[in-house]
Amino acid sequence: MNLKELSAALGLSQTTVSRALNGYPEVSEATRKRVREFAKAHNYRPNLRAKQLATGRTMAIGHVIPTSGKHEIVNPIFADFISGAGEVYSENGYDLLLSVVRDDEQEQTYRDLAQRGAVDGVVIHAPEQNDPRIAYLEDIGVPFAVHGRAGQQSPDYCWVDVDNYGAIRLATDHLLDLGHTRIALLNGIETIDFAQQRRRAFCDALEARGLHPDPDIMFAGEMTEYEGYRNARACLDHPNPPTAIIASSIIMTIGVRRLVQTRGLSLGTDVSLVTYDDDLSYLRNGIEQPIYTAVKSSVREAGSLLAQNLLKTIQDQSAPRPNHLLSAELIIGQTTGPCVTS
Amino acid sequence: MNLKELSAALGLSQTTVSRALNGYPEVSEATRKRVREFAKAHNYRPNLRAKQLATGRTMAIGHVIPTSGKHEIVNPIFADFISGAGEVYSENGYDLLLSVVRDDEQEQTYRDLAQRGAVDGVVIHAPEQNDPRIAYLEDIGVPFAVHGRAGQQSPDYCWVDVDNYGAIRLATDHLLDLGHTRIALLNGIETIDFAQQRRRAFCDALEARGLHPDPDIMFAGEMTEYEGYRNARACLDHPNPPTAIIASSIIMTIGVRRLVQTRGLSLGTDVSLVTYDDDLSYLRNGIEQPIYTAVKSSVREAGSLLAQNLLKTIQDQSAPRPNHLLSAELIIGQTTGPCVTS
DNA sequence: GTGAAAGCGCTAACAT
DNA sequence: ATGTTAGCGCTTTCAC
Repeated sequence: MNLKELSAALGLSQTTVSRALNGYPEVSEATRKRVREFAKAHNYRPNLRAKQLATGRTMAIGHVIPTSGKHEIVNPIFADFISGAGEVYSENGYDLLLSVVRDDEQEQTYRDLAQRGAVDGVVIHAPEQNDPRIAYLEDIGVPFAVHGRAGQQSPDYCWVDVDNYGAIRLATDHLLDLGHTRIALLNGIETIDFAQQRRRAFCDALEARGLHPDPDIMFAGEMTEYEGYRNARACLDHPNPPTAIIASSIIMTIGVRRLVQTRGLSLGTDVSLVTYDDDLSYLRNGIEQPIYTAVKSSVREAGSLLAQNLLKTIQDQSAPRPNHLLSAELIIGQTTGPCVTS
Repeated sequence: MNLKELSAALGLSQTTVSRALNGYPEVSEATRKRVREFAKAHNYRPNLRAKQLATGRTMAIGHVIPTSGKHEIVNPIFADFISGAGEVYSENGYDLLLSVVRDDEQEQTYRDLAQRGAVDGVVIHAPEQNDPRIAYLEDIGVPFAVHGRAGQQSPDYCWVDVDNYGAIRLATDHLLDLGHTRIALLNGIETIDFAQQRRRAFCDALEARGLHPDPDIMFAGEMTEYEGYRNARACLDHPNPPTAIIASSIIMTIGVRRLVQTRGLSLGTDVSLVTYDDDLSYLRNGIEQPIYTAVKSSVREAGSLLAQNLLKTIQDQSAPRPNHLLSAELIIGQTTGPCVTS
């Protein structure tokens, strides 16, 4: 059933029916009611494509995910971000267009999405310093929001980020306070902004106490369980092994834990890990949750915030770009667990 | 730049330009070349929406994900499935429309996607027995593919599934062969088809040896680390604890491992777990990979297969519906790790 | 308050 | 081999 048939059946013009359905004021309440009921009874759904062509708005947001395995998709937590954002889109009548492309096609995909009129806005994940995608999108005037920040402290585009520096600084200071002087860092890929911030926080904390970071026990890699496992192994096999480890991702801590178990060692005795523990329930939003669940829901919330910000930007292009800096407390949950040394 | 402007600039009609660009035979090679080059130089991209309206095809596939936390999205592995499917879509010029909706809106969302002409086909995840979505889509004639099977052995729609029965049967028999007589099952939500198959395999294996499944140590829940942890705890706290555990998901095994570690127990001595081990690399497609990686890539492959099947179905609606049953060996990797008891 | 007509950017019959 | 014309299903002036 399309508009034409619907209006014919009602004995009205397409215009009137369209107006009635879309809440325009110049329709009498009587006809509006009649039209609405008839449409509902016949399960009429306007064709999105036609609507989009006519209005120029697509009511869709694009997310681009590289397949390389070098970024988010390998991080299980990423699904929660998408889930949070997706829910906001749905609630607002927007669609989520997910493009999974090869790394080297990424920029081209953003170009295409914009130029082919497929989306009203896009989300940029894991920005690098001076990310070309940002410059490009700003240039062609496509609304966008960034999950993370690209170098600057307070960019003037729309972003949501966690306080990466604060979180790792907190974690490192915590271990130093406990008397550790040899600490390993298992970081994410350091071309990406957040990992740079984390590395900086780690080094600053050490240097503030006159210690020197040792590159031998600093690792940068994908945020997978296996990387956690592999790098923890490298740490412990080092002739001068660390007494504590900071894993920059809750996923990595799983790998670290596993290695420790495999070796027959015990956390807190043989080696400390800033980590999470399900037996320590974590208070968040007034609800006690196991920490992994808390992490998942906080990431979900970040996705939700970003989506809201982006939609706001789209709806009022002249308004200031909204952004959110999520607290260190959150990322401690998110990446390394609360500052508990087990 | 749109078709109109492009053709005006070239001094040709829109038709000719359109034909040249879309590879229709009745255009002279000379004009085709000229048009193509000009279009490329001016970075022309046809407007997708307009194209879709004109052709009736949307070149998009819909995936619907419930937010409830009761299904896939909570399963980190799910991201890999989407990634695999998404890549196939991209390669074939299709878009992936991801709808994240509340559980109770799920069916309505499928209706909408179809009726509003938003997609050419949809994917159904985690089907239940006699899933109403399948009946509905068959009814209105929207091409679809199912990730899993809904009850039947060989449905006549397009599906990709793993041999759930075979895998758990294998795992259970393996433990029985080792002499275990009291085995726990940590299963997925049993309204979903795959979990039913797995439960059945587990029970059959026990009964084939004259043993009776004990509901006290059989759990069904979300496939999360936390559920694995919680249920393993319940197992070990049982007055008559099992000597072995089968976890129906690689994610759950992480939780089980953690509990065992927290309790100061040791796998293989105090309790056996059919599980995976990174130190045991897993040979797949001729490549040695850590098992978690292997699992991720096999799920990715499943997504890819499903997408290919769906596109095939869309392109030739009269052809027989392609399907794939992935071997138990695969799911053993996928859900419980190879049959290693550590 | 309602309707006729134009148009969004493209494709596809039907000419020529 | 190229052009003319008529849609695809909707919104949006502009008239009445």
